[in-house]
Amino acid sequence: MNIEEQVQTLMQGTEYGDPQLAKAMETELRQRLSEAQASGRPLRVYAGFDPRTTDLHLGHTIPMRKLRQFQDFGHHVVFLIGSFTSLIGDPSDKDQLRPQLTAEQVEQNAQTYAEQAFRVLDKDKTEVRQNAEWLSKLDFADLIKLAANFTLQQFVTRENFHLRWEKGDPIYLHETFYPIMQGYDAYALKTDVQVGGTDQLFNILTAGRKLMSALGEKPNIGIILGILPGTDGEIKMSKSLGNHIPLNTDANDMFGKVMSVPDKAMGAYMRLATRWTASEVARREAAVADGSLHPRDAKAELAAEITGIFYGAEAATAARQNFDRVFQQGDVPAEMETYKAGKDQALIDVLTAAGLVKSKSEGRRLVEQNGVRLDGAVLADPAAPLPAAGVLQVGKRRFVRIEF
RNA sequence: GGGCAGAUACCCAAGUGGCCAACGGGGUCUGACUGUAAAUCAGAUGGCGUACGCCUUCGGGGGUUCGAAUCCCUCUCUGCCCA
Repeated sequence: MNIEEQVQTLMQGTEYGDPQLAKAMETELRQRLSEAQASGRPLRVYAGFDPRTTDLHLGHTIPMRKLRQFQDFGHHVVFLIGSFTSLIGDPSDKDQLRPQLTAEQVEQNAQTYAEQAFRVLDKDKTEVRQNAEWLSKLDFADLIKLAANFTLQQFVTRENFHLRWEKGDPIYLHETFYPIMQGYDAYALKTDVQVGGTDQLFNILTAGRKLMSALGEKPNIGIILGILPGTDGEIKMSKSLGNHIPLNTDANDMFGKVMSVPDKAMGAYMRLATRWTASEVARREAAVADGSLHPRDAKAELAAEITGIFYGAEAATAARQNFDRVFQQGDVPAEMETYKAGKDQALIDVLTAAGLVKSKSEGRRLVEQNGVRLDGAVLADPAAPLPAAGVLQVGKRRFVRIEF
């Protein structure tokens, strides 16, 4: 792929909050790509990951997706695990008691994290490193020297801190070390490009570049990615907000969850979470805009693409067929669990025992809301036993085949 | 070290002795409708019981009271101001 197309695709989904900065990064990237090509070397690209969570969702994979694009263009990717950070512990989420992890726990989390990451990244082409390797060797004097490159004002005016300052939320002193550590990572790895989310803008562009030049390296280019909205289409995807699409689910669920994303967020999903190049995304958006592609079909393609990344093309196709069958035609899924019910087991007990509802209260609620059906017929009495064997459906998407 | 303010359910955020399982918004769920688990509209959203109801919850612990998320003591954590 020629350099211009690479640039367009690699810059896809980026968000700098400032057109000049975006332009500057794009120009630098173009230059660096040309230089690299001329000298016959790949770019060194890295992104740092914090292995405190092991239950990843789609939002976590956005930087990985970008790294993968670099890999596909033949560049060298470093998957950096923030082991040092995890060992230190970060109390900035004060509600969560977040104990410092032991080296073993970090190791184990890193393992789980990487496993999930390699569903996006090309494992054979990925160099995995941990920043404890160099950060643990720095002493206090080193830190002071590094810190001397920054002023307090730079930190306080940073939006992220500024907002918290205004709100009266705590800003811990050691939080100011994170940008320094991250900048040092970039220096230690001698990278050409660093990938991260908008929350990393300061760390990457201010801290990283500054430290690199201060230490005599060429500053790296920052690829700052936009935020992937959650299934509500508005707010950043996050597990604690409940609007996330988990990775460890199944193909049908992932497909459906992508389908539940509002139309207006499709652009962000296409740009951030798919393998599509800039021109492929543009083609789809144009087709939806001029009416030649139905938004529902565009979204189904999107859902199939994303599901395909994690579960393979075959499973994605099956998930799409299942979706059409269940939601478009109102049919039941081709496959489902079976539950053996007792002859006079009350409906409410079947629901809980078969795992269709979390509690009896929830089950009653759903019955009241006409959300429980047996072979399409609404069941109204939670205390009554099931009249017959058949497919028990709760809401739109929970099914169990009932046998006696 | 001193003074003041604050800690509420998945998230944000009201409530300042009984009408509080706790307003509102977000998220999530259900129904109607549909182009899909889009959009829109309506409802639900701690647990147990068919139900009158009962139990657990408002940072932790202790107390006052017939009765507390609300008052008192104490502990932990946070912000602001002073030193």
